[in-house]
Amino acid sequence: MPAPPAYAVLIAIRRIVRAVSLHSRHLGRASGLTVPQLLTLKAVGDAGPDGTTASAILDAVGVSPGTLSGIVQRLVDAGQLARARDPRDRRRVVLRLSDTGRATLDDAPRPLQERFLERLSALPDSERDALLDALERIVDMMEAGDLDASPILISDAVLSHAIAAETDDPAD
Amino acid sequence: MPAPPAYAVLIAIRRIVRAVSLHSRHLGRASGLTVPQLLTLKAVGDAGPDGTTASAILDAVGVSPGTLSGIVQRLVDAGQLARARDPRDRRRVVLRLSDTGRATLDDAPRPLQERFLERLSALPDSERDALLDALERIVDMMEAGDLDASPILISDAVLSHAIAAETDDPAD
DNA sequence: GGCTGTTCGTTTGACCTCAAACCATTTGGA
DNA sequence: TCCAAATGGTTTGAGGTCAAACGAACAGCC
Repeated sequence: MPAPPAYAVLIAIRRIVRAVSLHSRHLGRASGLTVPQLLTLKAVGDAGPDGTTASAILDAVGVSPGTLSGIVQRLVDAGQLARARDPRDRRRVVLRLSDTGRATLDDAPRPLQERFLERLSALPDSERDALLDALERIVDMMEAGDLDASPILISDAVLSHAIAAETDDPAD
Repeated sequence: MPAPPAYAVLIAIRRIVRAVSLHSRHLGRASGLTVPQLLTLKAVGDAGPDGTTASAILDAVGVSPGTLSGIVQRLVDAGQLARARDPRDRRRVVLRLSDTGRATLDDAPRPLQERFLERLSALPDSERDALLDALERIVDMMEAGDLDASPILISDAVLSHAIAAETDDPAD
């Protein structure tokens, strides 16, 4: 087969997604919490000692309000989070880490993604550039307009939960 | 900022995953079935008029037996699939498309992923090569051994269901 | 003061996920 | 023959996901 078939790209993407997924699940098991719970905990932790509101971390965790509500509920039940109404605006819910929560976070599976980042960083700049370039071209092709009106289904499976990431900017 | 930060790669990957996810969900809505249901239906359809057993399509759909059981149940309830015990081996369950099921599949959102493949195919061979190359390098970095023992969590979110793909080989 | 619209979260309902427990049935010996 | 192990599916339990419906509480305007 001379020309590299286009679908090989799909397969590669699938493998990436799957690797991430498998890995995430792994993490969850290690910490005793599920990945969404861990992400939520981290998001709260990142917010500092004053806590945050639920809506403020929605974006960081990347779930819908209803979903977050359930996750937070379970974290509170597990004693990892404290939840209280904001006296200034009683619609708001202020979330804070409990001591347990901070402890969990401290020996949680590291800042996440470190290994992969290390490997990436070890590459020569030019190669890293090339990788990024390639990925961004793919993103462009995917996000380009009318894709919504047409079908891609990647990967052989439904990778459910367990794909998560750090949104914070390691560069600041 | 001079050097391309490694985490930009993570972000790009996240966007890819998300694009796929959003898109998949879109599809589901269009066909009235969920993506796992659609994949299951397709897997049964691909098996030919004699039907298949549940276990035979497990791999194609990429879910666990328990999950498939529920999905099939709903498809049967919806009249898309027929389920019957195999008289030869009464442990087995034979799945077949109903007429409705075949119809659904016929005007289902196309072979999936077409658009993206088209765009990929439109690229010059050399570029497609480069893309594939880049992706495979990433896969290697991710799948490389001890990654399991260490953490990557990609993407800002938990993309639940809705990431699926064609596993069949468009090249045969 | 009182009404309306917005915002924040929670609840509800339907699905999907997996692992583990559990039937049924078949197969392989003893 | 009869029992144990393997096989194929289903059930159960705990989570997670979303959209949509809701209830509170705030904000603005008359």
